Amino acid sequence: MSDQDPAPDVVEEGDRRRVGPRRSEASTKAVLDAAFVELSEHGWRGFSVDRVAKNAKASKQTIYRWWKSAACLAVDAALGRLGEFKPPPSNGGTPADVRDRVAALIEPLLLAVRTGDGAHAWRGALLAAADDQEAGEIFRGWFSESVKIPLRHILAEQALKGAIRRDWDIDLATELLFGPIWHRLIAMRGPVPESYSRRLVESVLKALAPN
Amino acid sequence: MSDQDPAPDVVEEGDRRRVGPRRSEASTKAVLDAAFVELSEHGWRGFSVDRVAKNAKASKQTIYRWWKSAACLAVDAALGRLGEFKPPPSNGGTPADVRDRVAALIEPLLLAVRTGDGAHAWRGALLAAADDQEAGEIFRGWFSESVKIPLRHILAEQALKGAIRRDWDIDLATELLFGPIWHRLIAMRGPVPESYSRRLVESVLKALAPN
DNA sequence: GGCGTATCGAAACGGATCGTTCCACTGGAT
DNA sequence: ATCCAGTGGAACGATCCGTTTCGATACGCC
Repeated sequence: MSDQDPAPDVVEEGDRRRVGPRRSEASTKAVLDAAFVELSEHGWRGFSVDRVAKNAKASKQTIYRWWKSAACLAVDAALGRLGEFKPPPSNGGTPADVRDRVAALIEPLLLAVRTGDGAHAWRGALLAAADDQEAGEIFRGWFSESVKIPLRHILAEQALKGAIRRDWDIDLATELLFGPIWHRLIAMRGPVPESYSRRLVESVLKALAPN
Repeated sequence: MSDQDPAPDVVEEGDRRRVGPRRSEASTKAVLDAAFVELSEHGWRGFSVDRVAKNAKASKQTIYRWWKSAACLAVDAALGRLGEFKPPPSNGGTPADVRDRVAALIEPLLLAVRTGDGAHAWRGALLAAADDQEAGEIFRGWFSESVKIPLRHILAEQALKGAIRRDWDIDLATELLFGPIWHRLIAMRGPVPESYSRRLVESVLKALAPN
């Protein structure tokens, strides 16, 4: 999760002479779950820390102790659930198709959005990330690590093989790949159909193809 | 702007036997301007109708009289400024290049975002449109009318000429065209460079090209 | 001109949320 | 046993919400 405290984080690396109880894992999970529900039900602007605290049977002090702002909590609540949608690791021998490898970068998000109230909650979390400086950095950190860097590797490899143009741009590539998802999810409030990722990947690879 | 009242809007079409003062144009403009500034300075979640009223020297009653919610006001404040960035109409004889015609659909928005605090205000307005049902419909109404329908005409024409694939999809096309802008503006909080629209249009047309 | 009506700015309402602070209690390490 | 960070609970003053009330003002109608 997101530990961003200066003083008490002497705990972290140093871990020196720590006394007293550790951070309660149960409470952390309860808060994240309640925040996720809160996002689903009230959106970002209606997101109430008071309600999250009440529903999680947690103290607001505890919440502000571990998350810098409501926005950081909202982003954390959404990102934390993304682990459940990770695709199974490709089984050794057969190197997957490029399309499948690129699709695997967006599939977890699409699955999360399609699951239950995922669309509402994720929309709220993205709005939080856009609205708040710190929350935005948490989101962009995740995005860079989980999407941009892997995508760069894949595309660099394809560029070497001549499958995409040599002057490809990682920023344009990520925008073409994820922008349409934001458009659907945020601007249009529309569903993300089953076959969406395939069509999207095809379009992006085509846009990046050599002349 | 957005008149959505049921009862008093007998005024609108019928215009029958209207008595009493009309809606104050000065107050309307003052509120929209104040809302734009408020969005720039406090984002969407921090958007305060109280502050807008105070800065516009208007009454909250007046604001809620003409806008259904704070979100509708926010969206209206951003959309209202878009008229200033309309491109000059193409001068008669020379039919513009396809790329130019498509670029003309996104240029007003890009200009607005690059002007002053436009990026912050527009980000806020988009968040408002995403967060609120009614505000979203206002935004999508504008988007459909000003972007989707014109784009559909252009692409249908191109499809007839064989310049783009015959099974083109207007939704995918709009997503590929505008999604990247939302990605920059909302998710990345990054700038929108000068040459952006050209690169974007090229990529989209390429993605839609026949096999 | 006078009347009726619609809009206006200003102020106040009760309720909710904010972020912070105090308190008493708990549980792990020393 | 002692220490102390973490926790839940409750309160703080401030702000914002959406609504209501009030008096003043502009406009059409007679």
